[in-house]
Amino acid sequence: MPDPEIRMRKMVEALRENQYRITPQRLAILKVLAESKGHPSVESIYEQVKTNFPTTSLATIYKNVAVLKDLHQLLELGFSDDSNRYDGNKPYDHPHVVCTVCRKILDPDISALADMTQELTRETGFAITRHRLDFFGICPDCQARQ
Amino acid sequence: MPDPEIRMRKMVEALRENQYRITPQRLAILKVLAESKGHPSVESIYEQVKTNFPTTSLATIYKNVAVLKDLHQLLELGFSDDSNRYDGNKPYDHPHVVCTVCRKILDPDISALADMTQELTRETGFAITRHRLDFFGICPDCQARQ
DNA sequence: TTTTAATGGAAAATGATTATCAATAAATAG
DNA sequence: CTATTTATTGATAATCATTTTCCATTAAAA
Repeated sequence: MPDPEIRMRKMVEALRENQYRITPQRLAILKVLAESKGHPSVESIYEQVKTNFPTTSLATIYKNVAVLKDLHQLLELGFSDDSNRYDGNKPYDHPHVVCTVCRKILDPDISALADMTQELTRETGFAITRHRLDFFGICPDCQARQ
Repeated sequence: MPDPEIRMRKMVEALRENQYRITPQRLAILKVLAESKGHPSVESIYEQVKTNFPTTSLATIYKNVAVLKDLHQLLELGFSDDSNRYDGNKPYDHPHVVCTVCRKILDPDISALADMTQELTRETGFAITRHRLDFFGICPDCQARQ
């Protein structure tokens, strides 16, 4: 079973467990989230869902994203100068690389992180609970285009 | 000479070099920025400057912060759910620890970072130009209060 | 069939930041 | 030291796009 399908089932399960109803629009949103690699915005989810359900409302996307976030099935990446982006595949803290040209966001495979939180706790006395690690640059595609 | 004074001179120098006028309000803002440890917001700078210059306008703080940012004398930390915070002491990318209770922001001494960008470049093919690394938790003061 | 959550469409809120402009004062040359 | 120029200040109004709210209609669940 492909990864996106596993994620969809997991999310549907979370919805059912919490007495949320399974609507076609909801499933379409889950599908987009489970299949997206670039961390879509609400607007982008909206555009994709509309290809199958042309009457879908933007408000519906917002409401469903909020539900999934509450159920911890969605990681929200807020940007002060851009709209929020969502990660439905790894709904837990992890580093991201952000292309400053095409705005796509990817998950790097990175190892050197685990120690960092420990070092910080020792260094600062903070009880670290979460992190947000963004690296900005130009992706291979956009480099090639220039 | 204490660190804050060195920073103030550096910032005044940058202003002069770029034909900006040295006003008392401007100096008061630089002083707050050079002496602050917790990465103040515009509002916080405003409150502090007003103790010496009660007629200072919030707009003046905004305008001066923008000037200093342009001159690369100030690091701006934007938050999607909170107002911007400013670092006048280390106006270049570096990790931060953010207290989720009192909202203070500190600079940890951390070593394990240098490699990360290299590993990312190799891993993703991105040409990394900058980063934003925030660790969230509860500071020692707020832990003690609970 | 009944209950009530979810949807769709539009309007409203949000609140930090930016723009405006008359009044003030820093810089500089004579 | 004085005059001139023009950047800066202060007070307020305007902006901005995203996100939230509203409510009548629709449809999922049992």
